[in-house]
Amino acid sequence: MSRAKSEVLDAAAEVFMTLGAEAASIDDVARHLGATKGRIYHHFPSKGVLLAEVCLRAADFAHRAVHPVLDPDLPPDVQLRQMVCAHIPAVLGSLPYHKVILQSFVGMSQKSTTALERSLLADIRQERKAYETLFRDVISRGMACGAFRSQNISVALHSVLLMVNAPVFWYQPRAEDSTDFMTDLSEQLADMAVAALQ
Amino acid sequence: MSRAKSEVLDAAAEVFMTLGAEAASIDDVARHLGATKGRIYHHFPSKGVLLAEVCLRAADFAHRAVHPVLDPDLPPDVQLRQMVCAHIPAVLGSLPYHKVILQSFVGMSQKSTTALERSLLADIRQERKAYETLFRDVISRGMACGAFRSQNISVALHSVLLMVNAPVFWYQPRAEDSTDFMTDLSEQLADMAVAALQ
DNA sequence: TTGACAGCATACTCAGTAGTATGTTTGCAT
DNA sequence: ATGCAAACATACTACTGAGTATGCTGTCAA
Repeated sequence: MSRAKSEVLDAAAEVFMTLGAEAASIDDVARHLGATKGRIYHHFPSKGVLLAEVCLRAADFAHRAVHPVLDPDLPPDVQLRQMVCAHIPAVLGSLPYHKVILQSFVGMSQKSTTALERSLLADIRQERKAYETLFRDVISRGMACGAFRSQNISVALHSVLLMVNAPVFWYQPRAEDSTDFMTDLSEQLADMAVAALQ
Repeated sequence: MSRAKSEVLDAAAEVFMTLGAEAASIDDVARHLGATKGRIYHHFPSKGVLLAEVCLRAADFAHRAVHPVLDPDLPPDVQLRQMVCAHIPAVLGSLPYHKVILQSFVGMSQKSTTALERSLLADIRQERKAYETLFRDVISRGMACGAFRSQNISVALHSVLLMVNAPVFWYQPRAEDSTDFMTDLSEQLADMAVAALQ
């Protein structure tokens, strides 16, 4: 992807985050770029596609961060801890994107008319489902071997996933605390996630 | 509150839930009522006030449900379990309202111009903070007496609160399962919440 | 040098939307 | 019966915002 297009995506993520994806206008995004609509519509055919590509990139960020730590030979509780500790910094490092994709979970507009938008939304759902499956598998393994107590796995999965995404709701990036605070936070959330399942 | 006004609020909650609060228009709400804008603007001075009153009612629903089970003499883990088991059915019983208030957490438009809207938003923040304090206190008590392990209380609070609100994201009301499923779900989430803190 | 295309900016169109102004009906007290 | 609000419906206005059509400018290959 070209540098210019990536800048537009970054700006869109920030503006969509602060104003809300629906409330924010293309002109708002352009203003935040110091540009005009022309630049945005040169790279993206519609607002829906722009929004979808922001969400797709958010899902991609998380997936790319967690994938390297996957190891089927690890005990489930250790594996889950690793996944959470990889997830948190990735999410907090690209916070605007994840705040936007969170909005799309709550308020499903679904007014996507064009075929391209529908295709992108399908991609997002697939990415999201694949990411969920990563966690579902490790929880399932943990229940099978007795490391986690057995309970409704869908409920457990969604609860844990939302818990480790909770910082998206309240975290505001400060200047200094970046790495220190993030490692502490990651470990605390990993502790809670594992404890919730045991 | 009059019956007619309450009906408008219900319709607004449902439409705002499905279409998103910003994307949905007053005409959409009116159409869902089988009425016209006149009815809505007779009871509410603006869309912002309508949205704010939906959110306020959502906060009120949860608060009214949990308040009766509060008992400072109960052990913290038991108390928390009771609160969660009161919270879940209340939320799932008025799901549209809570889906709307969830949207306002993620996408803070904050374009409220009128004084009335600002006042209502302040009320919502206050209600929300009071509700959080209910949980913060019991977690704090649990940490003090050793029932819960000591950790960053703000992180723990937000994590637990979001976990018990997770069903708002994924729950779709079926016909039959109402009571049975809800009690099972409540107990599972209560288990996870308590376990996450121990 | 020139054309040709990427990468924008400018200046529109037009559908939809919040809000208003003004009827119209219905219940109800006197 | 009648005045009179409450509780709407109807018919507007003014404006925003997505999308488009077109113009402008640098770059780069031939």
